[in-house]
Amino acid sequence: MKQIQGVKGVKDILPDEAMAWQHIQQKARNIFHTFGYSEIIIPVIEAAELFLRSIGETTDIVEKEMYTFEDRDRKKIALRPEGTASVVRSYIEHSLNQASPFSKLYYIGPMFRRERPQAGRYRQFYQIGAEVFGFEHPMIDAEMLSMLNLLFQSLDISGLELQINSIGCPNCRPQFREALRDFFAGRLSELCENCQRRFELNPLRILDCKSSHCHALSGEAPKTLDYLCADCLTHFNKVQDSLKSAGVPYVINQRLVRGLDYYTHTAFEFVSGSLGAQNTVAAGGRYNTLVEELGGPSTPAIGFSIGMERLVSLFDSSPVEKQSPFLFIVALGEKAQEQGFSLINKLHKEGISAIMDYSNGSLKSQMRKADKFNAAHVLILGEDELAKGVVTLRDMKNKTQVEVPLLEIVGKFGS
RNA sequence: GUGGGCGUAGCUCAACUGGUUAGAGCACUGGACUGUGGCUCCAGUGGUUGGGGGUUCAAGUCCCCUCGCUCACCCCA
Repeated sequence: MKQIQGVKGVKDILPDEAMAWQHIQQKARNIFHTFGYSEIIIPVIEAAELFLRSIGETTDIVEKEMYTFEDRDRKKIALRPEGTASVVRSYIEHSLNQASPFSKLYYIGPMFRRERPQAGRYRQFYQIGAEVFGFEHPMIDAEMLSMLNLLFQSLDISGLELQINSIGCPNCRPQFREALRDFFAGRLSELCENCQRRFELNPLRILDCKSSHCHALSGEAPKTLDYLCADCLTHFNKVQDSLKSAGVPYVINQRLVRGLDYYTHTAFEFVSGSLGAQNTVAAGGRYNTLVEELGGPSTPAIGFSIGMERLVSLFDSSPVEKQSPFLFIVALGEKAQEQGFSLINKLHKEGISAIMDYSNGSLKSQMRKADKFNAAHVLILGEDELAKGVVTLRDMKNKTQVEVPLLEIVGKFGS
């Protein structure tokens, strides 16, 4: 029979790795909560149009990477390629701006993009993201970066560099774009093929081209920070002051531009030196115009998202404790199995972690399994025990064992 | 979408220029130890060599096709 395999670019997170995921997500939730964020659970499917309007119709994500299908009522549905658009949609749809003066929200879940898989890139990938609505002040930018910094620290992840930049606002970005165009117009032939295309579509992206020649060339190009309007410059400087005050190390990367259309002002990335080509672990920025563009009230906002798989691959999971059962019930013979079964039911009702070997194998083989599962204690129920109305309780670590009356077992561990 | 690398047991890998029945370690199961785990020793289970076709007396090995994995480009978390 033909084997059915998982879909390309989609992977199973097996129990060992899932424990690391749980650990990371728990840490993230705790830190988000201390910063006053609440979880929002958003759907995996959305009207496709939401992403056309937020991410931008000409971005690769929308043009060729989005999973879309037509529903039975002929509406175009998309599997979400990112989380921000959904959170913004929800924020508007439920008038969260009315319910609360500001909102701090986070989400954890899978995203979908039909790209060619490679290291750190999957077709179904998980993001941990957060958004803040209703604050324009640069201190919230810094606070958010500080939160991420703390999260990475608490996970003992080192070697990350925080890069920041300001990509301006609708007032000043057009001038910068023009200046870039002017600069590259005379050197079009020197640019790589891709950048010649970028020149037309989005000249900002020439700045982060990996080709060494384009890279060198754009070193001479106009700098985004030189073209910021007064407001943008003040904002950017204040973000830096606040980062210093919070003790968050950073570098300015004037080549940092974001791929999604909706960003304004602050843009940032946490970059790792040890991840391969896809080295951005977390990225985000401010998007002060998006809420309004999607039909909501004019609301400043900022957000980020973390690539879960990339974060996991930097995470050393060896200190994470494996889950092992407290009790392992070994039953020898059918009668003992029945006793054991009723015992384990009582234990479970008391919330005591216990597993039972239903194999009816030899004591030796059941003991081996108890060891394999790393159980703290083993309860042995055999003929001798049955006759005496006791169970043998063995401490696996100390290799000591005592007989305990059957009726006292639950009480012994129950408290 | 484009390009490179790689597919042998559950995992990591062997198999000289094509040459007997494709091996080893780990893991798994059992035994030595008839009711006591880890260590040791012994034995056993496990393979359509990713799949299909071709060349040859003979293919894991050579050729073609195909599928899958992987890395990179594009793009992005």
